[in-house]
Amino acid sequence: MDLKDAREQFIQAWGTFGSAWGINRSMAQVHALLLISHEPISTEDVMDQLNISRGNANMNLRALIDWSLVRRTMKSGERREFFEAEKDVWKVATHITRERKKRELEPLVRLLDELEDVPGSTPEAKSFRKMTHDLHDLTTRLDTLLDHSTRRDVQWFVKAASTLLK
Amino acid sequence: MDLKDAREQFIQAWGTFGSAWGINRSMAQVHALLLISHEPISTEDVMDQLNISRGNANMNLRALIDWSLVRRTMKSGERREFFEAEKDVWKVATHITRERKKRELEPLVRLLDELEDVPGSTPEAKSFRKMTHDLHDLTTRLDTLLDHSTRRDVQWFVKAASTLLK
DNA sequence: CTTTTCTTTCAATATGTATTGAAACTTCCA
DNA sequence: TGGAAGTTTCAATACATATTGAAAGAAAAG
Repeated sequence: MDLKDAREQFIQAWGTFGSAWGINRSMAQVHALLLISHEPISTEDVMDQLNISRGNANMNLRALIDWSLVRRTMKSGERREFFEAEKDVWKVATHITRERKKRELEPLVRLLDELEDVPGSTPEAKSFRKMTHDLHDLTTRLDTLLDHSTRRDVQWFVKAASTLLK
Repeated sequence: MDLKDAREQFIQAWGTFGSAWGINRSMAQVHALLLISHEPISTEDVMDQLNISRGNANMNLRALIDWSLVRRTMKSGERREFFEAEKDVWKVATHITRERKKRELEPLVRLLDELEDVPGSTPEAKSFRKMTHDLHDLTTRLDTLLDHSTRRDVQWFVKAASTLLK
């Protein structure tokens, strides 16, 4: 397989992988393109290489910056902006994890915390409390685990992992 | 907050959480409903409580069975089928993890494995190989970690966690 | 065998989300 | 200050996916 095809395949796969996990396809594809570019590229490059509109490219580049996965850079003598992805895969994983934890896990943990003390002594009420309690426990552990793992703190991670599995 | 509202909130939240992670809303809601029901319920119950069509209910119940999150049960003297969710949250997490690993992580690992040895000595080719290699490494570690963690094998999990973070 | 009850399928349709592209906006330079 | 070059916004639209509901299929009962 030549480089051109391989790049194409990678971009498609990253897009598919992203959308299976609730990240929009274009955002993932823009990210993929930046990951495998050896130097910063412009909005125009993104549009051309992925065949997407200016608006789409702009919107997703900004989203990626918001997620700390991409930086704006300037080339001297150039008016337009260039974009460059974080290339350290550990950092990439960390940033993605942190964002998603914040956006989707934390709100769930907060809700479960409230729902644990709904009143009632019927079997339905008891069943409900048990489930919300158990889920609250699990999600909190996961939250803590991710919290520390995103700090690359091995000791903490392993310790938290043990706790999670106790 | 009374039980009725709490149940409603939980079902909505689980649905939202699911769809943020690429699991369809109805499937997550059906799952939520089963999780907080103290006894097995019928397709009719699911339709009524979630206001969804028979086809939708049937389809998602089967999907949940496919994921090993729900079992069919029979009530003596009853013609129709009843459904019951796995209530052990650890098992729930395990089953979900295992399914998604199989469906989405493994194919990516396989592709990255191939892409690592694309030929060429240009900066683009080198950059590409480095990225696919690094991602292959990370995803493989994650794959291994999940593999063992879903077996509730603490020793392995912690060991794998250390390796992941080395 | 016929009817009743329940389950499954799937083409049609609805719904939610992503994408476009042109206009508005901003910044830089002559 | 005018205009060129680039960026951002957002209403309109396209697209993908989920959902419906009626019809076909299966299984048990009469």
